[in-house]
Amino acid sequence: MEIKELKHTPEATLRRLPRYLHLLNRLKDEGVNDVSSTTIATEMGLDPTLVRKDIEYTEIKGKPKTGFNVTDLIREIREFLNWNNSTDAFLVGAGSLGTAMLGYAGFKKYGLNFLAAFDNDITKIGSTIHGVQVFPIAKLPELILRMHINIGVLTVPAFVAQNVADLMVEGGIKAIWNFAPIQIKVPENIVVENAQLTQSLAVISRKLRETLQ
Amino acid sequence: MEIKELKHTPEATLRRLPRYLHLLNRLKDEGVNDVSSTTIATEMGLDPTLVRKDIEYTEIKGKPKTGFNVTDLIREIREFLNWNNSTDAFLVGAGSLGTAMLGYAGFKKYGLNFLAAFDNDITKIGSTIHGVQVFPIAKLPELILRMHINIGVLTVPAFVAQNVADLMVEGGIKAIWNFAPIQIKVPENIVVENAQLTQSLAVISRKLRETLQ
DNA sequence: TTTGAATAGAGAATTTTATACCGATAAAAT
DNA sequence: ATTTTATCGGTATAAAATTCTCTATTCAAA
Repeated sequence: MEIKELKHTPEATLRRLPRYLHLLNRLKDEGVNDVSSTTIATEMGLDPTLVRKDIEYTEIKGKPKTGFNVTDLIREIREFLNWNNSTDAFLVGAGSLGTAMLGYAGFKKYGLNFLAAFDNDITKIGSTIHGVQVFPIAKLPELILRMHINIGVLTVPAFVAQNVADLMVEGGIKAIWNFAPIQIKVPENIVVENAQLTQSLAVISRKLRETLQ
Repeated sequence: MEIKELKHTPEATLRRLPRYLHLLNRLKDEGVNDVSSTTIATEMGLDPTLVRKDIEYTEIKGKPKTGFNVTDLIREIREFLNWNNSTDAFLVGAGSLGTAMLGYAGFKKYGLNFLAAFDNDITKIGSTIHGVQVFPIAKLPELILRMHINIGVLTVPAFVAQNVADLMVEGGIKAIWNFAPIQIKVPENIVVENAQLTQSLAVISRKLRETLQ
């Protein structure tokens, strides 16, 4: 008996897929029906084979001479990333970044739906930010459990991040999107994606330095 | 005659360095003097050799048995990323994300200083957001040139991103930190760092899917 | 119908990145 | 003073990611 394994996808590939999507959506708007890996590669400054290998993960088939159907490709990449299904998430830390994220309607397009927010600021608890109600952090574990929430978004200051992460784990969270500038410790079966802006800033800072010297 | 080359640094290393910094700053606050690559690796769930190789890029030297001096290591990593020097930047697009970034005082710690903001919204032009004055986008090239700005931060909607990028290039920008969900085209000597949240979301979305199935 | 051009897809080769190993060395323990 | 231990830093190996090469296929043009 054979179990079909989900082949592990390199993180670099995962980071490129949304960028392909941006391009594909633009092409679709422009009325383009088919696109080749060569075209995508040229647009994005990548190698055509690399683009093809990335697309291969989605298991969509292309056709020689014409390439890939734009609409199909968009659908398959979104399917691959599970962006066709809505995933409920809790956001903890309704500060400026947290508020900005709650206000970003675009997340709906990527299947992310903020069901509730959490904070310990009494002036915020009970209020509604961009249509999302704010609860006290103490309620976090119970509500994660009750509502079967898989993704927790961590937009709190560093010094409370570990505490909140622990509460998320207690409630049975499956993945934490961590914006706090600290390495949180969680059981190894839990997915942690670190999304500190400093990572990206480091890349541009260093590359700039390398080019200027 | 030998020219000392700036060895190219892998992007994965660059993304890890700020995470080391977060940990190191915490350790310094706790009064820790020295730290080994083993300790860092354990804290962050990485391989000790990988940590040592990453640190090697900064050219700091460690000592057997004790490891690295925390203060020195912080300084050298910051130096490597050019975060000890202040770099002036322009931000274009004073929407919610742009405003949030202007308000994030933390960037000063990373050497990033917003000297001016740009937008075409007449209600914003002339106003001051978090202490940064807003100018019309038409002034962008002239001011980049005049003030020798190296970094442009692009927080505009996708449909104007290419136009603004062109203006930045016209002014002689060296690097663009692109938050717009579109692939911008610039001459190849210009550094572009794409910082779309969707990239990070793709990573967590897919990893979650891989673990749940 | 035939020919030519473009491209997917498979696999090989290469390059890059990460890990394993080991001798030298510094600090701590004996 | 000697031994033990932890760790660096260099080298070797392994794994992963990217690029190259080639063949078969599709479409379009002659």
